[in-house]
Amino acid sequence: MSNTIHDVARQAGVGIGTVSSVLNNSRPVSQATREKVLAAIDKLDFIPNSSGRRLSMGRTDSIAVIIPYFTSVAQIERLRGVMSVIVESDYDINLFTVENAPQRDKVFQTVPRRGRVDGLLIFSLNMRDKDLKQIQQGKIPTVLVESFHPELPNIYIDDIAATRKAVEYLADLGHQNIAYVGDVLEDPLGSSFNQNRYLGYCQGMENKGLHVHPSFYRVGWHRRAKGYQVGMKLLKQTNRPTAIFAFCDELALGVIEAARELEINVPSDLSVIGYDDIELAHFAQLTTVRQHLFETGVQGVELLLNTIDTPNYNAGSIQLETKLIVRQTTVSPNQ
Amino acid sequence: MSNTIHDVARQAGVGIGTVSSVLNNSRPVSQATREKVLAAIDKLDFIPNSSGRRLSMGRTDSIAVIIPYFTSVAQIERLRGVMSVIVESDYDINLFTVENAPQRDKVFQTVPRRGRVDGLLIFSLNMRDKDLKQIQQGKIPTVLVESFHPELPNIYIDDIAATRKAVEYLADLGHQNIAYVGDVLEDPLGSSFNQNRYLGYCQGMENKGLHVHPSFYRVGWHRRAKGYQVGMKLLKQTNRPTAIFAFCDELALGVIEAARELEINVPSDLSVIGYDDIELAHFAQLTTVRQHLFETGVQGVELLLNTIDTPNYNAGSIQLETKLIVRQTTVSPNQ
DNA sequence: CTGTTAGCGCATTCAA
DNA sequence: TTGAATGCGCTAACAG
Repeated sequence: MSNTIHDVARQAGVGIGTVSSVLNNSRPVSQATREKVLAAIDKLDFIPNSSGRRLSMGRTDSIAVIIPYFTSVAQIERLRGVMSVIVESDYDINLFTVENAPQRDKVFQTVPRRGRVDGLLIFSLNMRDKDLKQIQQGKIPTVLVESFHPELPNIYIDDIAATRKAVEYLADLGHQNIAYVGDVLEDPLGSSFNQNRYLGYCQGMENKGLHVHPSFYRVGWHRRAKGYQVGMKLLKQTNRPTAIFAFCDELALGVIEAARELEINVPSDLSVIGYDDIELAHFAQLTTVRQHLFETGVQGVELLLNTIDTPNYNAGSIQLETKLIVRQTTVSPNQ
Repeated sequence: MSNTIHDVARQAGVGIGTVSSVLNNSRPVSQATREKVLAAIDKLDFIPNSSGRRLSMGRTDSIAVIIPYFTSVAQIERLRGVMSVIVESDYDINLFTVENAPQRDKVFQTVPRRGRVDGLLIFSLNMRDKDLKQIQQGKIPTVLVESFHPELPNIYIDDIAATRKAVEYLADLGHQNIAYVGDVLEDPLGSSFNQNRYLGYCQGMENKGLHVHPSFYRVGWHRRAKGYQVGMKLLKQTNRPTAIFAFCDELALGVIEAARELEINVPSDLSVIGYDDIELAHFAQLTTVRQHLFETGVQGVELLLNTIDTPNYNAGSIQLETKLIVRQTTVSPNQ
C-alpha cells in the first residue's frame, strides 16, 4: 500500500536501521550513505508511518483537549490560543467535546491512557477522584484551564475577586438593586467557577452593605437565548433591578435583547455588565470583565508541553489577571 | 507501565487470542471463559492500547479536520456541527489549523497518509494538483466543505446565486450605489468562494442595470477590525455608497462600526447586508445571507464517515440552500 | 472452542 | 559505520 521503511532501505541499498538513523539522527551515518538514503526517501515520498512510530516509541505526539460547553464563545477563544502554539510544534490535537455527564465519563475513562495521548488539556471541568486516579496512575501529564484540583497544575483567574469588583463598581455608580444572572450552581459537569462568581457577587453586595434579594438571583445556561428568557423574567418583576451582573457576555447580551424588547433603555434604565470580553462584547459596547481567554489557551498548552517534554517539570499554577472594561452599558441609575 | 492484553490473559488464565476475541467479538467464546476474561478486564481496568491497535488494524479511527481562517466564526460553527456527530461515533478528531501557505503545504504533505488518519475533512481550501495526488494515491477518503474539486465529493452552496440575490434585493429597494466589501480575490490559501461572491455581486449589478464602480470594490480579511478600516475608507469617499454588501457578517459588522463612528445612520443613511448569519448577526439585527454553517459540518462528516465505512460509497456532492434573512440594516435609500 | 504464532512499521539493541 | 534481530501491543490466521 504505502511505502515503508523497508522500501526505502531496499531502494537505497541499505538496512532499515540505517534509514531509521538518518530519519531520527539517532546515530552517526556516513555522508555517502546518508545521501543515498535521503535520495530514496525523496524518490519514494516516504514519511514514516505514524502508527508504527507510536507503537515503537511509546509516544503518540498528540495531546487531547477536552472541552465542555463547546457552544460557548469563550471556549472557542481558548482553543484558538491552543492552536496558535500547537501549529508551531510537532504535536497533534485531539479534540474532545463534552456536553453531558455520560460523555464526560466516557472521555475520562478512555482518553487518559498511555498509547492514546501524551497529555491532557482540560477546560472548565472539575475532576472527580475517579477521573484523577485514572490520570495519575497512567501518569498522563495534565493541565487544567479554568478549573481546579489540588494535585494538578492549572491556569486560573480569581473569579471571586473579579466578580466582586464588578459588583462593587455597580454599587459605586449608585446601584442598589443589582441582580445576578448566572449558571446553575450545581453544574452537572462539575465546574466551580460559577459558584465562585456567585460568591464574588455576594461578597461585593455585602461589602457595599447591599441586600442580596433572592428574586435577584437567576440562573440559566450560558447561551444568549437563555439570557433573553431569564432577562425577561427579571425585568418583568415588580421590583425590577437597575443593574445586572451577568455570568458571561452571552448571557449579558441576551439580557440586553430582552430589555430592548421591553423598551427598557440600556444603560439609562438598566445597567448591564458581562464577563469574558468576547469579541461580540466590543461590538455591543458591553461593559465587561475581561479575562484573557486566548492567553489561557496559550499558557495552558505551553505548560503542558513543558511537563511532557521535561521530566519532573515543576508545573505550578498560573494566575492570569482580569480587568474591568467599562464601555457603554453601565451608568449611574436614573440618569 | 500500563496493563496489556497479556496481563489480562494471564489474569484470566487464557491466551491472548481469546482476550482479543471477547474484546472484538471476532470469534465465538464460551460463556464461561468470556466471563473470566471480562472479570480480568474489569479488575485490571484494561483498555486496549490504541497504538497497538492502530498498527495491527491498519486503521486509526480518527479523522483530520483541516481548517483555514480558524479565527472566523463561520469555521467554528462548522466545527461545532462536526463535533456534534463525531461525539456519537467512535472516531477521534484531529484538528489542523492553517493560516498561511507554508502551513497548508506542511499539512497536506504530512497528514493525508495511511496510518495517520482514516479520512480528511477539508474546509474552505481548494486543492492543488500536488495535494490531490497525495490524497488519491494514499486513497484517503476526503470530503470538502465550502470548496470544490471535480474529483472530490463536497458540501457546497451556490455562492454566486446567493450573492446575486442579495445584491438584487438591495437594488430592488432602490439602491444604485452598492459597494462590495470582500476578501482578496487571489486567496493565498486558494479559496474560490470569494471570487464566486464577487462574481455574484457583478451579476446582480448587471441584472439590475447598475454600474460596478471600481471605487466601490474593497477588500480586506474577513475580520471585523478589517471591515472597520475598509468601511472607513469607503464611507469617507466623496461618492459614498448607499448600500454595502459585505462578504461575511464579521466584515459587515466592522462596516457598521465605522458608520456608527462617522455618524452615518444604519439603515436610513446606509444599508448593510452580510453573509453567513452567525449568531452575532442576530444580535446586531443584521440583514444577511444565511448559509447553514452548522449543517455543513454535520453533512460533511456524515458523508465522510459513510465513505470510510462503506467501500465504493458513491459520495456525490451536496448542495445546501441559502436564504436571505432580512432584519433591520436594510431599507430603501433616503427614507 | 481456544492457545500459539506471525506480522503490522518502526526504533533500537546487538553484532559485526 | 552498518546490517540483522528484537520488541512495542494488538489482531488475525493457523493449528489444535
